[in-house]
Amino acid sequence: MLDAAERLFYASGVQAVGIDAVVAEAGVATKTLYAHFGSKDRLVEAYLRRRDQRWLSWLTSRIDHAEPGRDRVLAVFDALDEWFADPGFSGCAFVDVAGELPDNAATRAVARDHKRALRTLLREVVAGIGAGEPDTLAEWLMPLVEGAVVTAHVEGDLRAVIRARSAVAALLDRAR
Amino acid sequence: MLDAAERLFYASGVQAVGIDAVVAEAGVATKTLYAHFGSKDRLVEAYLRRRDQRWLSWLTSRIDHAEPGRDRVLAVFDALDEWFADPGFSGCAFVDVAGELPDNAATRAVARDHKRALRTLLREVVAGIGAGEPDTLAEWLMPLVEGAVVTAHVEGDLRAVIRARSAVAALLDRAR
DNA sequence: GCGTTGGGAAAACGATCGTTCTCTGCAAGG
DNA sequence: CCTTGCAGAGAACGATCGTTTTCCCAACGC
Repeated sequence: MLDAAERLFYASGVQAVGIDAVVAEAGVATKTLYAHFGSKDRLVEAYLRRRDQRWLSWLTSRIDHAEPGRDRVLAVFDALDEWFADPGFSGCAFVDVAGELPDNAATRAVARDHKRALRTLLREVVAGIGAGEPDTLAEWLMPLVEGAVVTAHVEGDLRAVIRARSAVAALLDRAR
Repeated sequence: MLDAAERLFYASGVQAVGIDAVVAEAGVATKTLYAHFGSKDRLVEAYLRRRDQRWLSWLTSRIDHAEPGRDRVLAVFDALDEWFADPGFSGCAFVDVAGELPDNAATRAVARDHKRALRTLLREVVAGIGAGEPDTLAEWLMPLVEGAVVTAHVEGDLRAVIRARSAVAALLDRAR
């Protein structure tokens, strides 16, 4: 059910997808879905929480496969590059729901937690290269990552990540 | 009518706001709204087009009030800082609708045009300071601007813009 | 073997949505 | 003064939504 919800919600937006569509995609009965999640809001929340975990662990594994040092920072953008090339790419799911449901406290909280976790991850990556002030570099990295995602999504510009990557390289050179 | 539509759509999302709410907020009759715009989709499009113009001219005026040179680049982030402090701030309207209506070609086109216009504006600003390669600097600036907006919106972190600004200053120093 | 449970298919419900229609009043032009 | 037309208020309509309910069948414990 969460697989079906993620496919549909991420591709078309939460409000544009009805419960019936999720039920049909998952191949379960409406009653079963409500027995497990209680309401659409909580299904959305569960979808976001699982995506939070999956996306961050995916990014972490990409970083870990890179050589230690500054390559690990650049690996973040190589991972984004792969992500953008996916035909199913539709921006950051958490930014999407934050824009779609500005008044939903639960989903906004999940989005906020996700971004904080990403920030923490970036801080750890930067701390591992021993260049400049890790906190400062991480704070520079964060908007570059977010900006690359937004630009790739809204403009459909797949090369946005390359430019953000070059900015990071420039900042790393300066901090060395 | 466009004022009412902008207030409601931007604050609560396009899909969460019904036509009735727009009509009530604008103080006009349903018939009048449909006589002018034909459908909700076209009202949304008109709202976005007007916001595109207004937002860009607002940013332009903020830039023009700064001293020529690198202050004009940093003025972009000072303007963002003011924007984020507005209690009605709810992220970039175009990013919001791109996430909310991924399948709506018309609104996606308006969002794409808006981002291209912003990119062009940033290129002009950077070209005016005569440091480094203007195109490269502008391409670095774009994700930093987008990222600051997204971070301020999703995390509610109003200091995000300060950090993005410091990254820009670092990049400007390097390009000097 | 029989009763209980749980899930599938689908109808039903009330609410809300986008859109259209009806009725009314009013203001301008001949 | 009378007519024409536009705009307001709100009912009405068909569609869709989230949610609940009904009915049926298969699998399990006693």
